[in-house]
Amino acid sequence: MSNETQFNQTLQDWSEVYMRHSFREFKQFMDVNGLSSSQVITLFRLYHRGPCGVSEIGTQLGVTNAASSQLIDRLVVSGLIERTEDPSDRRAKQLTITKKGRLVLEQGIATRRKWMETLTTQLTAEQRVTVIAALTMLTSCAARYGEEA
Amino acid sequence: MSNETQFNQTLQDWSEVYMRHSFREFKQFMDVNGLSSSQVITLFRLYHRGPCGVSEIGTQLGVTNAASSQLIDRLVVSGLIERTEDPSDRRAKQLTITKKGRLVLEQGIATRRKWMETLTTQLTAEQRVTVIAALTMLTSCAARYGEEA
DNA sequence: TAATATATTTCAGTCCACTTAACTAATAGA
DNA sequence: TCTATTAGTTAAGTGGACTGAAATATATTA
Repeated sequence: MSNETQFNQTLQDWSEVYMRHSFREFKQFMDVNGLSSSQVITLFRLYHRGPCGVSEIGTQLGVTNAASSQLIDRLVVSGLIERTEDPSDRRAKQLTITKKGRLVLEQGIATRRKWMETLTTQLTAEQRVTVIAALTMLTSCAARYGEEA
Repeated sequence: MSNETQFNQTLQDWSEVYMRHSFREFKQFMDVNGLSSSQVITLFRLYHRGPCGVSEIGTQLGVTNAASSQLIDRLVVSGLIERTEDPSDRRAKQLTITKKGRLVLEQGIATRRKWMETLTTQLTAEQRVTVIAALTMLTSCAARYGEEA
């Protein structure tokens, strides 16, 4: 098997494992917190890239502004984001994630990390070094490539 | 920074990157295929662990059998699973993923793999070896630990 | 065999995410 | 200034995913 083929096969295998687990975990995360997938994506958007307006959320989700407005309203009501008037354009709103919203997301991330920790309890110190090296590379690849979308 | 701390921090960073990306990707997968998260989990269950009955799906999803039955009916109507009488107990149904259902899932997995391939286009051959080693370890950890849930 | 338990379905009703269409308010341009 | 555009909300209606309760059919057991 060529290196290239082996590389792709490895990604394939890991992708299947990860998909299978992630979907279950994500559904549970949404159920526990009473959030839809659109709401989670919105929270991540605000968490990672800072405040924006209602239409921008709609565009990212691929839904109408009406849908976006309603979805956001539910997040505001549940205290996960804040909706204020944009001082530079009073037609627009500024959406900001609240402390509570951050906490919810960070708990989700922590759950995932715990899964990986559980996964790796059997590794030797040496194997952990390999995992650290690989995931560090992948994380910085993502920082360079994965952010435009 | 101790090795243990560094290991956890690495998992934390990767988890955040992966969560952020995955939620977007999963929503798109569901939208494109017109599937709910419950339906995707059901398909994965049948794909990976073979046929089972309606109640077992409901239990896994944490919903009532009524909900499970309805959800399954939509999957049957869309041709992704098959519902036949269990010959050993005629009260029960046997749910099996169809060829079409397999294809849908495999396309989802392929999309994820492509994302990782894109991510890693900048790696050197040597770095790829490290990534292969790490992901292979993680995949087999998951095979041992991650399946009970 | 009669009573009970199990597997699934059907029904009525709720909630949420989405749509289109109509609306308000503010900005930008001739 | 008058008009068109832009940002967002509101209203009415659709469909999916859920619930509890009732119904059906089969299996188990006393």
